[in-house]
Amino acid sequence: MSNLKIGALAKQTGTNAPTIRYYEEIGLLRSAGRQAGNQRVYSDADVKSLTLIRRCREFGFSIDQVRSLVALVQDPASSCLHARDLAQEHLVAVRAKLAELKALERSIAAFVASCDASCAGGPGPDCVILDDLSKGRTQTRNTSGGRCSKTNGCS
Amino acid sequence: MSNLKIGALAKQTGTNAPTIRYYEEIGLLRSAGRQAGNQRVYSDADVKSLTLIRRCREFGFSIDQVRSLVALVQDPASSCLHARDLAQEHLVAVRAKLAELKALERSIAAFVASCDASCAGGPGPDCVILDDLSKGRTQTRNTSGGRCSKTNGCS
DNA sequence: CTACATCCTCAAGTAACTTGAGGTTCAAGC
DNA sequence: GCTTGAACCTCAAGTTACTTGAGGATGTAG
Repeated sequence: MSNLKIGALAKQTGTNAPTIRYYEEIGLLRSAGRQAGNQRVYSDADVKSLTLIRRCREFGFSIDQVRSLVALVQDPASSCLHARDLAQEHLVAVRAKLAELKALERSIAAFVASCDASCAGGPGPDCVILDDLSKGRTQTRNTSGGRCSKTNGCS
Repeated sequence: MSNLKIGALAKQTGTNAPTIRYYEEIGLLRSAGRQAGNQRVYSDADVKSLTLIRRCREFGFSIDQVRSLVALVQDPASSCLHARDLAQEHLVAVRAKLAELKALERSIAAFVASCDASCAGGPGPDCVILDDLSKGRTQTRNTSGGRCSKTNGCS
């Protein structure tokens, strides 16, 4: 129980201090205990909790979604199956994001490579970037396995 | 030049109409031409442009970053090398995100699997999710400031 | 020619923070 | 013991990137 102050917690979790206070205010992070001089004190459990929160936030889960996850994790009355289902949902979303992100990575990498190969120093607006990056997107907002074919720019 | 109206463009790019108008207002998308009745008309070039914008936005590039990319692409005076460098920067950011996202995916998948295996229906707060998900983070810190809103695929 | 979806503008609202002002508290050095 | 500078506190206001809503004009199918 390493008794951290807010700055240390911030450093360990890659969050900044006002954000931690904000999370406390909106009830995402439990209210921290206080030292004599009214300064917040944190434990290892808080490090874990905040790390989870940040991880999820960085990948686009909304505060409300994270809140429900955190609640599930901490509520002794909750059923594991319920938690599993929620996690499963998140997993589907994460995988969809992964697929799109990979497509973006391939597009940008191809652009950089083609620049290296052909347009070194030349006048560039005809670079293929727009063509490369803006080819047809996988139809819907892609929660359910967007597919990649050679014709839709995914490859 | 398929002469789309805003609703069609919205559908094709997975954006919604007010957002398109907003992008026009802030100068991210060129000012659309108008029909007789003052309604906006779009071309295939706009589909491309907006698709690029959305792709990048969905993965956490800020409006300003996207703006600079779009500007580079469209400015005849820009050098290809400059564009390449910018793209390279984006590539690094995208790859960092990919790594973290994969870690998140593995964690959640492991959690779901362990639920399936062991805690079926049981009382769940001791599920390993917190332990799994909040283990030490890889030191890459959020280069591209992704945020969440309802439209950016954050479901 | 009449519904009814789609479009327009403008204003206000929202999420998730960030920044700033003005004031305490703590730890180190003299 | 005293001071000084970093880190902390609260509260209020600002920012980004949209979203939602009101109130009205336009386009199109039957």
